[in-house]
Amino acid sequence: MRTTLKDIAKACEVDVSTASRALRDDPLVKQATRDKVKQTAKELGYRPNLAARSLQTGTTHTVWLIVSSLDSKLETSAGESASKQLSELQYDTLVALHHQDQSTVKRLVGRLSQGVADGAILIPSQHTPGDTSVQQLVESGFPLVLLDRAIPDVQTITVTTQNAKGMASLCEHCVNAGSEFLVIHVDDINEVTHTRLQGAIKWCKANNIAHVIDDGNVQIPEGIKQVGLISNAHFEVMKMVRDHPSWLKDYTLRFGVFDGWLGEPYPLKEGFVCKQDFPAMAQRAVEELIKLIDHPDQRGQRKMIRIPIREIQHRSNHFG
Amino acid sequence: MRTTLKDIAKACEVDVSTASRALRDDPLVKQATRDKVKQTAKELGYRPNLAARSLQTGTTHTVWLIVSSLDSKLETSAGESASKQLSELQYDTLVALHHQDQSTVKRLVGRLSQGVADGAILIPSQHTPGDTSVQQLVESGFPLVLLDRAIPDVQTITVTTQNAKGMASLCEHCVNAGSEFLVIHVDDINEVTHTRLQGAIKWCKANNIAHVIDDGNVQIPEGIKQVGLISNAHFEVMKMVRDHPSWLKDYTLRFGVFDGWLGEPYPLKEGFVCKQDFPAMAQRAVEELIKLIDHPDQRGQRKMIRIPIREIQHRSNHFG
DNA sequence: CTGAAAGCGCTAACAC
DNA sequence: GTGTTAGCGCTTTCAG
Repeated sequence: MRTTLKDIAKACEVDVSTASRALRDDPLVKQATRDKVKQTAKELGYRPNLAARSLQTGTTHTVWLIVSSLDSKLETSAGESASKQLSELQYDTLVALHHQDQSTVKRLVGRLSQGVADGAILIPSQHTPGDTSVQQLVESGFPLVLLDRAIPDVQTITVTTQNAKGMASLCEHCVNAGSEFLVIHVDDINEVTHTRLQGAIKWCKANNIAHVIDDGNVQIPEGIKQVGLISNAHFEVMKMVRDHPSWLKDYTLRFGVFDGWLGEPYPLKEGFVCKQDFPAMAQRAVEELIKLIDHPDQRGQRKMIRIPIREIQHRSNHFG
Repeated sequence: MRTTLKDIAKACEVDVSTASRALRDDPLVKQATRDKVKQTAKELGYRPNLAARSLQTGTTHTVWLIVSSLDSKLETSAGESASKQLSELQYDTLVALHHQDQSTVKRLVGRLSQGVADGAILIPSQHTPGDTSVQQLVESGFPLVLLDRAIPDVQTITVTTQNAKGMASLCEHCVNAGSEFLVIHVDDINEVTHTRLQGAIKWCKANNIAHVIDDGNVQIPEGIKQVGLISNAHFEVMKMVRDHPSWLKDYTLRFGVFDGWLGEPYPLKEGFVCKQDFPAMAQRAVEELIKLIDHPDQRGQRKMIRIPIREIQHRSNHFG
């Protein structure tokens, strides 16, 4: 058997309640008793049972971060930032994965309503949930903050990026660098990608820049020499290049993507990467979550918080 | 207040114990009662309190995966595989981060001894722990499996890769592809890197291949035209190339690295990547963990399990 | 300053 | 089939 408070109390010839107080440094307990209790606790290798404590206090000092997977930088970065920041605040941070599986989302969200955590940050599933588990959780008063995208009908705080502005910035940098024509390829699969696509289009129109939305059948006008490929991600740009091998010979190519470009710009000339400020997003999400945890009266309000882009990074070829 | 068993019992005019049985589909309870209880549980939005259950049963149906961060493929891959596999077995998987911080490792490992999980998988910190918290945990009989590297004096199962063989394979592929001379650069910082370094050296000696260990002062013999750069990772190879810019002109360069190469081989000619089988490692770790959980008598035995390399991947330049 | 006692919500003997 | 009872390990009034 693991040693319990009872064991310590017995060993010290005090009551369990005294032992309990002593271990939490209650000043009501005489210094001598406190020392003695702590001493024997150490000797017996005492570890308080968290289930029992949680049952009594109703809190866990634990926060869950629920994400779909660990392969996007947003997810891993959020995990690391939140974990670091919350540990300063004496919370344990636990990351749970739902694998884009709706029933798993439901199960994990359900756990939250079973007292496993004091609050949670959720990066919602790509596919709009058909169920209302998250909505119910929030309505029950559980402190939840959404990261990256909102969920319809869920009345809570969402922390996201200035997606439209970021995309516009990518277009602008390509044009300033010399691109005369932009090919915009953004799979419009969710709220975030939608905002980005619109951001790019609006900027082009506002600034009168020749452009085309990639529908798989792109024609680049005569006379164009420099083309910018605007997209969500590295792999989408590379797909465009593979689908149109002639572009590499015919044009000077630049890319504009979100978040990351792996390795050299090669075979493109150069490019720009819109770096979201993941740590700032996570930090803000944590701050808001803590507020919700500490102030039950502030729950139940829908709010969007847009964190500014961290930087537009220029990527050029180091080796010629 | 959240609805409890008591509320349901009252509503159904039965005892809490009956309600408890009914909800767990105990066949001893009359079908009619079972239905009624379940029905009102649903209506009242009943969610069993897991702390209370855990306090009673001593189990949590939860497994922790403790890792340093989320930026290596091993860590994220382990997280995803373990989470998927364990959810089939009705376990919740929670990932906790220790940020290479010794006190955080200690805190998290400490949590395990407080009943937060039924078992855990740990990827140990880079720096050898000066403390004995893990050792104590294992000695207390807690089911723990180590992933990637062992910890001295900890009597439990470790699942790792055939590191020596992988490194030898990289050397072999470079040589077969034409490299006449190998520069081996492996920072010898832990058990894993040590094994790899030795693996490379032994293979070169056994096969009589000219090579040098990079000590920052490498001389490549006269007459050599094709050089292989063997290292742990992409960034280390790129560092070598940056430190010796002349190599790009003087030699045909190949790389041999573990796990991943980002983007094109450029500016090198081509290279080889030793892909560890992270999913297989995680899967095996999970299997062993489940065994330990289910069979308390099998705990306390030190064992190394080496999972074969998944493949040696050839990376060549797509664009010329 | 410390002890006695109640109770958090649930499960599991043991009765009837 | 169902109720009674005890108890998991801890915190927290309330007495004294």
